[in-house]
Amino acid sequence: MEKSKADLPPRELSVGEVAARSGVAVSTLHFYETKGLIKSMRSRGNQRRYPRSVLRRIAVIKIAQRTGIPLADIQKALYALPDDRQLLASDWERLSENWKADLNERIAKLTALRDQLTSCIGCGCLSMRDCPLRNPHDTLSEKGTGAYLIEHAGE
Amino acid sequence: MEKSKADLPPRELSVGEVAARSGVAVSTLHFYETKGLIKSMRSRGNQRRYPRSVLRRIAVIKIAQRTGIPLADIQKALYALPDDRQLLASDWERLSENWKADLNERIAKLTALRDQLTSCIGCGCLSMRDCPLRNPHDTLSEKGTGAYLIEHAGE
DNA sequence: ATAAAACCTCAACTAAACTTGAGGTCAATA
DNA sequence: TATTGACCTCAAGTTTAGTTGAGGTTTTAT
Repeated sequence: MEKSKADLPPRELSVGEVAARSGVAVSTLHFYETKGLIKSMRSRGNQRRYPRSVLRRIAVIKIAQRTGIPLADIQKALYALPDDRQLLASDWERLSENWKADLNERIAKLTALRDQLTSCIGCGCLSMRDCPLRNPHDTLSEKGTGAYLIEHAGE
Repeated sequence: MEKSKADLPPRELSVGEVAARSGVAVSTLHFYETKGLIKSMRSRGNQRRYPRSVLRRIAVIKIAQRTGIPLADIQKALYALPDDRQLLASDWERLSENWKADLNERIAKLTALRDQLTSCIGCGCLSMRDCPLRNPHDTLSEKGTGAYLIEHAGE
């Protein structure tokens, strides 16, 4: 049987190998480590050695980043997981559900903005004063929830 | 008639007034000025004086920022416009059409990501190796155009 | 006329997410 | 064995979008 092959403990990866396979720079891996996003064992000579599961972890980090989640938040989310085991499907499910909610919010916000932009063009809105989109009381804060309209700065 | 009233040249605004009306900090107005996004005249005592049209300009800047356009790009777009006149409907139309295109791209990208996230959850994707979403050849670069899928880092 | 509020400039600081470089060590190869 | 490439640490630099503060001047209100 292929027992001997199957049982070879999967070799650990050097930082360069991880960089090559994951597509992130070595310096970024160092950086992620300082931020607590990933961890490493060290070789006798103090060089970083990673279990292959780090690749999945990095993939998850990248996905989360694409959704717009800041690294600090990603770190918090990953921190809960023991770093010595693979991310399980259940972990991923939990994480991605959260991030998806975030993403949906962001999408909704941008979509609303686009629609406002569209009607604003239609109505010559920025000539202002009588723009039907007027809604000065919506805040501009990035975190605002409701639909939010172009405000006209009192002009 | 209200001639005397109507003909009063609209008073220029101080930086504090602009800040109050536009909702951006005085320091931000200074900053925008250094970046060439807005301009000011000076009073005898060297204090900034703005035409009321600056408010519209700032409104446009804020809208553009919300769409995710970096200030440098906003500057370039506004630079074409003489800063001593109001943004006309036609200016606005041109600008917002461009920005809308950008916005649509961003929305499309995020939407694709969300959908991938969804199917990824459905298929237990992050357990990887057989994920139907696999599409390693798409780059991750922010500027990528095509639909772009979760790549699996060679795991 | 005088005090307070608003304004001025310039330099330095902040935060996020990295990158670059200096000075030195480790490991794979000829 | 020796050299080269990969690695190490730590400090400093980069970009974006501002904010903060020091030290000084102008405007406004009393």
